[in-house]
Amino acid sequence: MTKEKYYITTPIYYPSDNLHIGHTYCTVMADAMARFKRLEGYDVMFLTGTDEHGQKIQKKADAAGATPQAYVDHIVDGIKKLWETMEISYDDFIRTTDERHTKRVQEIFKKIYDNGDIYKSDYEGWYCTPCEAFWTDVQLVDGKCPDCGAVVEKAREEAYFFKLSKYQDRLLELFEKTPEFLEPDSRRNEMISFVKQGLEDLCISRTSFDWGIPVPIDEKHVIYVWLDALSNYVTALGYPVIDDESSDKYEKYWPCDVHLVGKEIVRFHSIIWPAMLMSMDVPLPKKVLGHGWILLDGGKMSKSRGNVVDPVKLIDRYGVDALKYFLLREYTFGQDGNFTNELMLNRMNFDLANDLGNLLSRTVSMIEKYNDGIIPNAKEANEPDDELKEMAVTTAARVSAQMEKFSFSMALEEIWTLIRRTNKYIDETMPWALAKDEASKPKLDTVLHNLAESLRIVSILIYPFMHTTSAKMREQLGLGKDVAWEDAKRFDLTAGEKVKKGEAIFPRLDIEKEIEELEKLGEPKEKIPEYKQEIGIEDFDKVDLRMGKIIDCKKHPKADKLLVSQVKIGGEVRQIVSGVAEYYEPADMIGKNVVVVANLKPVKLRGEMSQGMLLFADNADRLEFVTSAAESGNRVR
RNA sequence: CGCGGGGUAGAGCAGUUGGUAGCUCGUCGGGCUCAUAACCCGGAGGCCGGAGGUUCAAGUCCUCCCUCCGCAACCA
Repeated sequence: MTKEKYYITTPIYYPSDNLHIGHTYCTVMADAMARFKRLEGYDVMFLTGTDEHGQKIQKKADAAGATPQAYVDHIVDGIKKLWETMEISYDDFIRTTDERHTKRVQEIFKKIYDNGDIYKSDYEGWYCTPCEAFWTDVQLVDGKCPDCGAVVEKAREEAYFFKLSKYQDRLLELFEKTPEFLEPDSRRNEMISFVKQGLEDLCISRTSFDWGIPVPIDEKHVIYVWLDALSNYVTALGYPVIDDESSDKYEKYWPCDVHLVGKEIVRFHSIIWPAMLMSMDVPLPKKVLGHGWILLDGGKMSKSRGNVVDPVKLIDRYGVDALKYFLLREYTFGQDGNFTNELMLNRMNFDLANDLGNLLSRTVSMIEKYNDGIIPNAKEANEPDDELKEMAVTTAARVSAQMEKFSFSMALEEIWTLIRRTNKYIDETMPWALAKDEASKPKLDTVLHNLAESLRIVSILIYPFMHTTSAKMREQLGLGKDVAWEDAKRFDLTAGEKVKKGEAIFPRLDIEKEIEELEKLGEPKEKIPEYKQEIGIEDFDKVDLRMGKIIDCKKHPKADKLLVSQVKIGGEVRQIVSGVAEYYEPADMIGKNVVVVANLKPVKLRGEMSQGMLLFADNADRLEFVTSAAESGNRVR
């Protein structure tokens, strides 16, 4: 009998920075699902990896004085180490710089080209460097990149295009006929309206940088992000087949069961990716699932806000399983959720230490104390016994049902309902009272047995989420290492095992103290400054910095983040607009001495002329004046 | 009329296809002493942001409004 297969992927991460808890969140979910499916008996393929090409990487590598390859190698090592620490059970890790990937991406390009869906055009458009994207006049928002707001440059170049527009109708049909292809519903609705607005053909090659996979039919070009990155889901399986290399994996695992992705990249996975596959006449993945973000202080996590939570620190302190449990239990799939230390510590303490840890501890203690550490047989069955059994053997099915929906939180909640019920069972049966009377020994044996059984079942149920804890529990209970899901549906599998009390599996935390400690940990974060590209003195000389004095300031009439200041520089008074209205009232500005970039080309900002720029220094969540007592008009150098 | 996400007990969140409003923490009272000052029981605490509408029935569906939060418009 061949096992049913299950193929799940995470996005391939862009290694321009270290990963934060958001990436961890996604990967932990995929891992839990992969482990769950394996436990249920599926033949699982769990793929993750890194997307390593592009101009951004090239620039960063240049700035660091390294080759792009060396640069990404280093970061990828770090990512792999993180996944090792997190005990992520991926079956394959694909890098877009792997040869197995690059040569297949070229094949994919050729295939789509041969099918007539790629054409060359002399393209003139607006290019946004950070996004690596071209935009049309219509798409630009006030002359800037509609995605990131960066300044765009007019760029003209020869480029290859993918006929995305051709697939518009088929995509709509896909969303409408197989709604399960894209979930949650809110994301699908978004995509439907996006497609209905009309799809533009997609520019899929670049000539302005060369850190990428060369276009096979035209070596001047490199393939960029979409075609390159998205293809990883099939190239990792050995598709397209090249020469006599094996395509077993592809035959076996494709089509993919789930692409787990963040909501920000749902569009690429649910529109561009299927269109590419349609063009190649390859079956589509069964499902694209968009999860929400973990927010900090209600805002998006980002380096520039300095509020990135470092998963490694949390693991060092509380262990992998505690962190994984928190991530999977706290957040509802698809929805954004808040991260705070307090939320996390509460979960760890109340659910893990108090409910589960303590239950194991008291159970093992009682078996040691009342039956020489041997799990007894059940001798009878009364009402509370039956009730406990009934719940224990049926929990697995409820967990499965929740997992089908990717409701990790609810799946864990089901398990904890059993844990709480078991704690309650102890109070109902009062084994310590039974132990006082020899006559009630059969009853006591029954209770101890049932407790051990319940915990045995829990150890199986939590395995996909916390396999290390599962192993610790099983060791204390004297159970074997092998965990089988089916055994969670049966009672009375233990008798005669020797339990052995060990350390608390989750020590209780002093929450207030921990919060304090975590805050301390967060602060002295050694900032590793990422410098811009090196410049010569002649470049710096181009910047004319002067002392200025703000003699008047008012709010920008048509922009709520801007202030309009009159700045006296020597004998001249200039109007300068700055984006500091969030931090300063006009009155705070007046009278301040401040460093001015004096030779900046004047521009109009929302209708107000700005002749220069005031300098400010980031300081936590505010901005400080860059100032000096020197005379207005004096040079700053 | 920019896009998106929210408003449910003191706090943080769930609420599947409409059918008695739930969970955790906190709080108050009680129980227990096997256990990690843990565990168990009970109580108080909600006009489910507002107003209309559909319906026998609305937290849930429809319309409008208020409000909070991201992003963008606008950080030279």
